[in-house]
Amino acid sequence: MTSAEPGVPMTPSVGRRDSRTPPPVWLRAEPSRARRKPPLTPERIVDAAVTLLDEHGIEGLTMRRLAQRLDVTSTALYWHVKIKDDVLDLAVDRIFGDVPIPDVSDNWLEDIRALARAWRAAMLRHPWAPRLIGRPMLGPNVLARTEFLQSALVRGGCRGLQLAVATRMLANYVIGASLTEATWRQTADPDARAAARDHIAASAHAYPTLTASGHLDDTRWDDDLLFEEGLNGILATAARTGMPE
Amino acid sequence: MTSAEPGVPMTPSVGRRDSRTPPPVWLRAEPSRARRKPPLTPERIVDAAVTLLDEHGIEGLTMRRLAQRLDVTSTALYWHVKIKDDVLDLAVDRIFGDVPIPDVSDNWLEDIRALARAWRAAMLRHPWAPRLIGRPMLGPNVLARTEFLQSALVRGGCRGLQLAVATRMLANYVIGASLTEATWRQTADPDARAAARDHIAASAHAYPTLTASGHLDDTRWDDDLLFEEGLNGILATAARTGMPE
DNA sequence: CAACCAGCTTATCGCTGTTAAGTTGCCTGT
DNA sequence: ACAGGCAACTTAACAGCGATAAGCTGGTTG
Repeated sequence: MTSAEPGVPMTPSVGRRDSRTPPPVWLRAEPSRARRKPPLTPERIVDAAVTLLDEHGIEGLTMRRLAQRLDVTSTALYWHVKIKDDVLDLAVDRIFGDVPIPDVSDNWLEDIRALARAWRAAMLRHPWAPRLIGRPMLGPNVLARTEFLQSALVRGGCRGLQLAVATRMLANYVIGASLTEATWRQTADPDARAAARDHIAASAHAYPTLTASGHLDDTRWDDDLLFEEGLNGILATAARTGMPE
Repeated sequence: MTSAEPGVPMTPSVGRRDSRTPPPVWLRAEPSRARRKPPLTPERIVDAAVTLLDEHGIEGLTMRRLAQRLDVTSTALYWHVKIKDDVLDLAVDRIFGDVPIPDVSDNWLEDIRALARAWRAAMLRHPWAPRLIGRPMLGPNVLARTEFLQSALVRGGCRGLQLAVATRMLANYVIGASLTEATWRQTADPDARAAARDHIAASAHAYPTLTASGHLDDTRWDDDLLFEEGLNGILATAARTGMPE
């Protein structure tokens, strides 16, 4: 291992450094082998994309900025990715990878609840994600979560039509809730929120019920509580149609 | 009416047409008053935007194309609209204007069902719409529908927390369902659908339940049926928490 | 030592949203 | 009847976008 191998010249041009000889390693601009910048991979691209999305939102992600952050020209990205949408699709699936798949317990209802909670939490941690759902979601992480969800329903006794209904109901509810909440949160500016409330209050005669119920008043009910209650309702339905024998 | 009015010069430069006099009306390129192109209004802009969105999808809508269709330069639009997002917001609210508000019957459950159906139908008629919901929806049409929805729930006996929960549950379900279905429909290419199914079938070992239930098999269950059943489930919850007592 | 080619860069394209400044023609005050 | 003003447009221009084509480069292989 340590001794000289054939083909590897132990050549001593010792002391002799003419113009043809490269400068000593230490002075070389790019060390020939060590300390080179890490190679570009789809994984690294998606990582950078996610942080960029977190920082600057959906329209803050451009191929050029993404490349800059990876210390590369934008066109280099196109070697690893076909079009920009690929990056977005991968980013969404990456987010779903953060949704932990709960351990299978003997309480299928609780399993589903845990998944739904984690699902929503992941979306709200990355508020740009719900808006990107309007694209085919066939990534491995997404599918794995759906698989768990449906298998839990099967454990609960759901079959055939009822299984399909319950699956969609749950997915649609979680997606809808995340989308609505993320939207509302991204209207971060309190002034804008106040303006929205005033907008309704001003037309109170047109929206009497909304006004009375404080529909846009975020101090009134906790989002987490509302989500949890709604989830309970949906699961109750699933349990009613699934369990009874 | 027919006789000369003050201020309207009956001026006879009869026969005398020098270079200062404009050519006869009939020959004038743009008839001075009649048959002028209709003035640009936000309404006309939104109309054109919606048809453009219907025809070419969300990224088919550009300010230039929109302007071209209205026989105007793109910059003219900016007189009536601040930024492009305004057009999108208005377009979404316009769609909601197509959702008929049902007559108030003595059956609040049926009222809600009717609204939810029409709501989903409108979204699916304009498959780009669900994707744009990730923006504050405060348009008059949107609010009017929400008002009707909530008032129906109040008629059904929902109050306080349960009212808030039921409102969100319904809205989230409809939004989620429309989004999912529109997404799947926009993957119009049957080859792409087949590819998606094969993609799952290929990893059948990883997704046993999904494979068995035919989760992506659109021929298995009717979308309308699934929506209706899910809606029933949610309404059952609302009725259970609202009515009793 | 030559050939190869994965992985990058340089150059460039057509298109985008948006701003600023110039033009037109109707409406109004006098 | 005329001046002025201002609403509603056009022309010109900009920076930035996604994407393609072609050129370079250095490690690997025959």
